[in-house]
Amino acid sequence: MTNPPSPTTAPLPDFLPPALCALAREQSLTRGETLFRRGQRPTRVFFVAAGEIHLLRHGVHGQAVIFQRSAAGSFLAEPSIDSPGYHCDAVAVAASRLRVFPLADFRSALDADPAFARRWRLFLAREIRRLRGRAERLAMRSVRERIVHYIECEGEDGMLSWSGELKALAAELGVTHEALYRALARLAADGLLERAPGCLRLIGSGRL
Amino acid sequence: MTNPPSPTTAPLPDFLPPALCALAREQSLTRGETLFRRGQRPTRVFFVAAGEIHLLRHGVHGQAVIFQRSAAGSFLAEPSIDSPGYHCDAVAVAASRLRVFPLADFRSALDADPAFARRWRLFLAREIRRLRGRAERLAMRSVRERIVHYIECEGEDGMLSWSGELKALAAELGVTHEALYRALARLAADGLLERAPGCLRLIGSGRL
DNA sequence: CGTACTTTTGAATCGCATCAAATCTGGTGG
DNA sequence: CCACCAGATTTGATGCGATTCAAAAGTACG
Repeated sequence: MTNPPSPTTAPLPDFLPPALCALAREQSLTRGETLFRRGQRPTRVFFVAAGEIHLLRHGVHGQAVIFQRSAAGSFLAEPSIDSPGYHCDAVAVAASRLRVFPLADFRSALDADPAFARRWRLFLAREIRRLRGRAERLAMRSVRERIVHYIECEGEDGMLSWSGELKALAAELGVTHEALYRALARLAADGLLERAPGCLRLIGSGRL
Repeated sequence: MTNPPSPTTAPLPDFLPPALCALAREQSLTRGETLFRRGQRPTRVFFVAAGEIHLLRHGVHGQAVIFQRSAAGSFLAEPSIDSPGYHCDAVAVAASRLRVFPLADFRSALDADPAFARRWRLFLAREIRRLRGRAERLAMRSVRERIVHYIECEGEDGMLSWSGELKALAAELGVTHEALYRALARLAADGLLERAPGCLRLIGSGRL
């Protein structure tokens, strides 16, 4: 948070056709505002530039069942690009800014522009890869395992650049920050991890 | 395992163009066999018809770091469809049967056939949705929460048809089967869940 | 009936969440 | 420059819930 009032801002991916980008308009949401509701026919594609949107349903007891938390940088409801109806509600849990594309134009750009379609597929496929890794990691029992897995998967050759706060890393790993601190300290004490500002590196006795 | 030797078999999705399917050949892998290695240029697209393939890298200590476990019914390495090189190794952890498509033909079918491209995007997007829900669920602390979330997300209106074994459900939820049995028993005892063969239903006092 | 498996229950242990508090840090204003 | 505040970071103590190991009961199948 070095910027005065605005939260993290994410730019649009670079592979969107300029003609499509030109059709995008801006939309702002206040905290708590609803973007769309389950069952509505999708007519737009959203990109979260800032803030956070939750996709959720209401369970049988009325409680919120969160499907997905989309922070800045995500496209929202890609599934709906080719779907007849939203499968859940979308609510801003923080003041948010969106880029909004007309769905029909987004679809026809994908149909008409093979290069864009290819990049879009690549984009989706990368997301799948990241999510599969994340799910694999979250199924691990211990914090230590998750840390190692994260560095191996998301880092380069056992080295992870991590500019943000460790609390955010803890959230990504699905553990409390206290548990993360302790596990990092023990990994370092065991000589398996090197900690430097903005960087975590696994120590391999024998590099494979 | 009711079938004598063959494990679960999954059919190809129905939306693959017949011309493309005609180009597919079969491949069998024995347990432990390697399908491809990291860095190799992808030349084929794989569909796992039976068995299970693990995508993994070797960590700095030589241990296997599993990115993804792909059971029957998954396409393998979709990310690589538009990538210059595999990002990990693929190893069969059980005897497996694959349908193998030439990558170039798969790609050009996607480029040339907008209907197929649309279905493929939908396929990827559904996968993303499922995985996001799964990750959200795996980040939950208690088994009880995970069960409820799973039924709400994957079931219909608080009711989940589950034909397989509960052990498989436990694996999906990322907990031991003992923990799952106990949590189900307590949910039922608390009057929040109804158990029937092949079916789990949440009891909502007030249906919302 | 016997085997192999799932389902279920029991008891002991361990790791993480939780609550609490101390330290450190960067930024603000007097 | 220092006092002060808000936040991240770190350490401590405690309890709970899941894992683990173990074993019994139920079930499908030959």
